[in-house]
Amino acid sequence: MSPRAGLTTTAVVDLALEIVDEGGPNDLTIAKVAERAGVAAPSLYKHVKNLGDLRRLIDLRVVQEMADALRTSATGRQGADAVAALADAYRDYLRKHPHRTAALSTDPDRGDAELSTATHAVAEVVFAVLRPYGFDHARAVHATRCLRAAVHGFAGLEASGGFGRPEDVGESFEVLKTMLIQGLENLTQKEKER
Amino acid sequence: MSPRAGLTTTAVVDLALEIVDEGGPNDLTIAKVAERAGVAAPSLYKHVKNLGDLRRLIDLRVVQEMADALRTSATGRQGADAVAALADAYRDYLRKHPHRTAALSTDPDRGDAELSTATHAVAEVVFAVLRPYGFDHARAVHATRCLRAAVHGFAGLEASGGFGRPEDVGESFEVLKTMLIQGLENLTQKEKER
DNA sequence: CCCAGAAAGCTATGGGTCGTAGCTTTAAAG
DNA sequence: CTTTAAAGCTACGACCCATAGCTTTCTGGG
Repeated sequence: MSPRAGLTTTAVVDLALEIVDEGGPNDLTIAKVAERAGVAAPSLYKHVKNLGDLRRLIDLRVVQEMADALRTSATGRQGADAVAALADAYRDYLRKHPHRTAALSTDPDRGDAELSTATHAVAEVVFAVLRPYGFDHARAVHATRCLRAAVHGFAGLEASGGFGRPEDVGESFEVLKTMLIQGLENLTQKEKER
Repeated sequence: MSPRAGLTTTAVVDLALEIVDEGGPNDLTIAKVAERAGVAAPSLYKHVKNLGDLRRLIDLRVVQEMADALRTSATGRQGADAVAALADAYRDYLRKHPHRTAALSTDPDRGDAELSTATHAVAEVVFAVLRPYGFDHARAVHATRCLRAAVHGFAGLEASGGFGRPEDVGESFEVLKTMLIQGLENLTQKEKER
């Protein structure tokens, strides 16, 4: 089935991800991946359509991994606890892989079913965690967006070194989490006043 | 003083910014800027050290513009009002220029005095708005980080089309703002319990 | 056991970009 | 009018992407 039993698409993505993790997304090049694979550059096109396709596969992988990480972190927890776990998992993933931030803010191209599904999976985890709060649908969407935005923004800024000051970043994140959790509580209040 | 009285560095940055606004940061190329300037590509190097330098100048410009926008939005307002105005200004700027998001999450290179100053200017505006809350220094830093992270994250996701669902994004942002404002109130509470 | 045939690799090539070197032109200043 | 420095140019080398077309290797059917 495979002559030379060499590369596979997922192996190529693995190598590409190494490069991205080391030097950032702009450092990714077909030539470098080929070099790591021990193969001439054009050979890569047997496993990947082009550089854009490779980037998309990376995004897909990252989003899927994030969905897994979030799911794992939330299992066995509930309410504020689960929300905090989600936030920590998101931040931890981006601390381990600072250069993957951009992959998590890509909007799935219309017609890209795989990436759409993966993105949807992430949202589903958050939705599930928010269910006990009893929001109506619209409010749940708003809450999800706020959670994601705040945590993604924080982790992204941290990953790109945006917090110059010496104050402990972990403490700042604790503040953010309590803000968000109390914000959800308050949203619940409003829900009851309806 | 200037033969041909043609280009200047700021003019080059203007053109580069046009390209970024139209096609995103990765669409920026020395060749395209030169074409718009009506000049051969190598001529640009008389006004800009290289592509990296041009990118840095763009970031600088964007951060400065943002600082201005925030300052303007906050003048004449106080407390929760001022915070809301800040958030709106930040989001509005990125709605007008969606492709400038990345420029606002660059960490100033050690030794880049200009960019450091500009970044610092943004933080100063937020600090000033937070002053009436009476936080101690550390808490003010945490609060600033949270505000910036949440708003930047939201605006960034919105700019990159990350909110797929049909629910009104403006409403979501209102929710975020109340979360943040109430979060600041609660932080003040804790401050008093000290 | 052998021999298609497909998958995976290769070399060669064209087009695009960045950036440097070195020359020419222009305009400002004396 | 002359000098001079800034601003422009052409030529070039290095790197990258992507395609075309050939060669090798493995696999599976007869």
